[in-house]
Amino acid sequence: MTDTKQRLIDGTLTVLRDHGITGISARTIAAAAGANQALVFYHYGSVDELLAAACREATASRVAAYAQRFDAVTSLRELLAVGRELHAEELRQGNVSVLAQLLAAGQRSERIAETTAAALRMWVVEIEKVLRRLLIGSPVAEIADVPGLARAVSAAFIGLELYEGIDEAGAGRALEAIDQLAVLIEVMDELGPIARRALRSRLKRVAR
Amino acid sequence: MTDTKQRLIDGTLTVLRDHGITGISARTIAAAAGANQALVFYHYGSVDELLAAACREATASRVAAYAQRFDAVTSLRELLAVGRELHAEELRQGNVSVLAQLLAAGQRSERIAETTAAALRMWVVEIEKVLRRLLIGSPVAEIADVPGLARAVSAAFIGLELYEGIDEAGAGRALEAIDQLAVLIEVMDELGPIARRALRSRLKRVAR
DNA sequence: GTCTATAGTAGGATAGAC
DNA sequence: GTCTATCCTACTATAGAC
Repeated sequence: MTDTKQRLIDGTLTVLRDHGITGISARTIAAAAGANQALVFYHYGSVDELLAAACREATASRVAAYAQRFDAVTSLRELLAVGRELHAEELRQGNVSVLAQLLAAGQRSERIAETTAAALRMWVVEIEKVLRRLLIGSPVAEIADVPGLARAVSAAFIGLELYEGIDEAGAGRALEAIDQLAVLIEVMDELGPIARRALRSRLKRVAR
Repeated sequence: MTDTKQRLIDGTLTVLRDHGITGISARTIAAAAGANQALVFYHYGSVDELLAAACREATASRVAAYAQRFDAVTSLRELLAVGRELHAEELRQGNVSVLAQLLAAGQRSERIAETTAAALRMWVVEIEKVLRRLLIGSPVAEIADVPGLARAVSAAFIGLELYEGIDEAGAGRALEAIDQLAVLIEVMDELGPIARRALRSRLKRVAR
């Protein structure tokens, strides 16, 4: 990848961070990249295509950077801690809510929707791996669909990132509350047989 | 409110639903409203101001429509059911993800960010009331910050709405998983004294 | 209050020189 | 590969007729 192609991708991410999806244009991207506006079309054909490339690249590099950290996670609270770390680092680096912004843009363009779905799937795969490992022998795994749970975690994370953009204090409080909730689930796990028995009888009652 | 002013608001919501925030302009709104483009500026001064008015109006009416249903909720799973109902009805009516789209736009405009934060706060207030009522005497309330939890629930809901826009099946699966998780928490509540004791000792260990 | 017309600006995209 | 120049379209916003 030539220097300019990469700079255009970085510029795209910068604009996304500073002005959101509504601030995106070939001209704003080129300005942020220190490149000529025409190069967006020369290298990528269209703004949407550059947006898609930036989304792929940013997600792939973040997922790769966090794969080991996910592997090292041994509890739900640790998973949440890695999530918060990830979020804090994205804030610092300026990759914040790229996915959130593209999720919003996906409403307009099928092309963007596809790319964003693929990017999100990369995160879901990682989280699913972690959850599957963590929940072995847990009552949670007995009743909850792990792939579904991984999707819920990913979507919720993105909602929190968006929320953070408009109410930082509120988002912080939300994260604290989730952290406290994770303790609950861990306790549930530790209860082991008792919980499991209660759960089974309860499940019979709700009769799904 | 005159007929045209209202139609412009409805048109704004229609465009938001069909094309997302990136599809918003005075012209697209006017077309959807069956009105003249200049009337956007006559009645609202600017597109952003109309966007803000639409956000306020849509949220206020939805919150009012769901206030009674929230009041009737007696369990976490019922709360989730109301949430899913709300989501389904928004899908049908076309108010989907107005907040999500404006959350994304809030990155660009302080004006929009403020309005969106205020709208979200309306939902948070309702959810906080429900949670506070549901969690009386529950171990959850003993450790988790209820206002924080209400914010987490709201943000997660919005993340799921956005996710639904790009992967309907995945979002459905996520919601099912959350539903199953809610059973867990209810069981935890029913365990009562045992769970509470385990929780307290556990809390001492994590020593927050 | 609503319309037409229009000024002025920003954006997507391409042609062609270098 | 990169630049300038440019076309065309779409946008915001306002002026002024009705």
